[in-house]
Amino acid sequence: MVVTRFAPSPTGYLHIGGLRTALFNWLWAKKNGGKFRLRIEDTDLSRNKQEAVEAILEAFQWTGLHWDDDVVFQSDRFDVYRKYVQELLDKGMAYKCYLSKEELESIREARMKGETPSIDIRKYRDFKGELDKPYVIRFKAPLEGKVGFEDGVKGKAEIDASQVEDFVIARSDGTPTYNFVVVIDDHEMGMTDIIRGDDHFTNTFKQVLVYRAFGWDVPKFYHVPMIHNEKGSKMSKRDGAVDVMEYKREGYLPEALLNFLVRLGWSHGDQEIFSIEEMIKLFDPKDINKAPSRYNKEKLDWLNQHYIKNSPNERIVKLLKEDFGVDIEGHDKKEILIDELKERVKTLKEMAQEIKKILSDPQEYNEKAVKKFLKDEVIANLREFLVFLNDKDPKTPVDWHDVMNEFLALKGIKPKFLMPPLRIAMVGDTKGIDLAAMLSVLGKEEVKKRISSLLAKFEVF
RNA sequence: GGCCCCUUCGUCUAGCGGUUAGGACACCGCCCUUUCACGGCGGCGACACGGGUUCGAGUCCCGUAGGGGUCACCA
Repeated sequence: MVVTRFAPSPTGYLHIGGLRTALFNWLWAKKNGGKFRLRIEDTDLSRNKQEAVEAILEAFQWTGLHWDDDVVFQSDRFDVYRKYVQELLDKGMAYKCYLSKEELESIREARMKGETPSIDIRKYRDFKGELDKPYVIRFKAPLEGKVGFEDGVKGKAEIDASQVEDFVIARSDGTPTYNFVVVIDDHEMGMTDIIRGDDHFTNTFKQVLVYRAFGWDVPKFYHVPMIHNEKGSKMSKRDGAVDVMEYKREGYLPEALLNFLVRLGWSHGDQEIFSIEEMIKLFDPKDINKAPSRYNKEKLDWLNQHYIKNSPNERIVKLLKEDFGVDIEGHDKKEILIDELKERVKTLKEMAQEIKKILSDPQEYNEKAVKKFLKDEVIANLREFLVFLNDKDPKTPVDWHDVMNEFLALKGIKPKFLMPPLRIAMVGDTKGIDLAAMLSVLGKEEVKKRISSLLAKFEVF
């Protein structure tokens, strides 16, 4: 059985790049009828935040990527890790290292400058005694030979084992570190396929060595290229919109985000729109690209609009109420409103704003529009239309359409001497949903009220 | 800097030795239309560069350039 996982560290919200790798893993598990598991990598006690765990789970909830079995917390498993560390120690495959923070710092600096450090990081590798100093436990990486693995995206990966340093597997406070516990857990949780970010690529060599040390089977790895920001560099908080939940707040539908993400670094011919079912059916990590891709908001917006257009009105009304505080559940013309808005809005947030604009009295009249369309004779038309309305009873957009045309024919005037001014009277501008629909939504009394308000402001006696 | 990876329109990508290099987003134009959109039609626009291999190269090989990842008692 295929078993995949997503293993975030709880240091903040769920990152959009993280969501994509989670999605890939989830899809692959679903496609193979396997399991997708969630593990919280919280071995660094000093950096964990409980809110972060909740934020991550909330994001999973929103996107509908459900995990199988219980969430595993590494902080619950320290005893297990300790046992394995001891095993390596006993076998002479790991050792206590007494190098001080300062010594380590000097090694690090030298390496970054490209120089050979004056202190050997393997200094205590063959040290037999015990020192009365704090120590970390390091893994004994081989001094010669090769380490490699078959990467499902990049192909064969192999380096000289000597390139792998004796990395720390347990801190001086006894807590185990990432490159060690990852292997323990992936093995014990039965992981078969690991799809993760490219930033883990070099870690994989270390991890392969740990698998080897315990004699365990190495799972299949797939390293997916990073998502860059619109400028082409690594995405950071500064780029904005990296928190998955931010998309909910901005009015994006989860399926739009997922569709957007699945096409970043993966494709299936020319297809752009993928339902969740199609993704599951078509996804295959062998089709993942090797090059990093860029975040592209326009495409996301387009997809979001597509999914909004194809969502049932009922769902939209519900989301508008729950997430944007716009309640039109009781409005008798809500279907017309939503149908009209669906076509011209990119996000739910935008839709909420448009609804508010239509349903409330115009705050101001657009100066340019007023100047262009509200000539004196036109204002007179509005006055007459107001009267004309008295013995009419239009309800539907078609009714309103007929009433306007009747008036136009009666007066022998062109549409532009009535329609644009009417729009201005209704919402203060000449843009917006279909006029007849707008009037229908507002209802005769409200329409008359708004015409009167406009007349009161602009009519010259 | 060491090690590793990557490189097709502005962006996401198709391509798997022989294509007028295809699609999508964005942009521009036309049509539809009382407005704005939606929709339809059309346009702009790419194989990073240099060498090979081959009858033939976006596709294979080698360099160069550019980009990225990583080098923690973070994950």
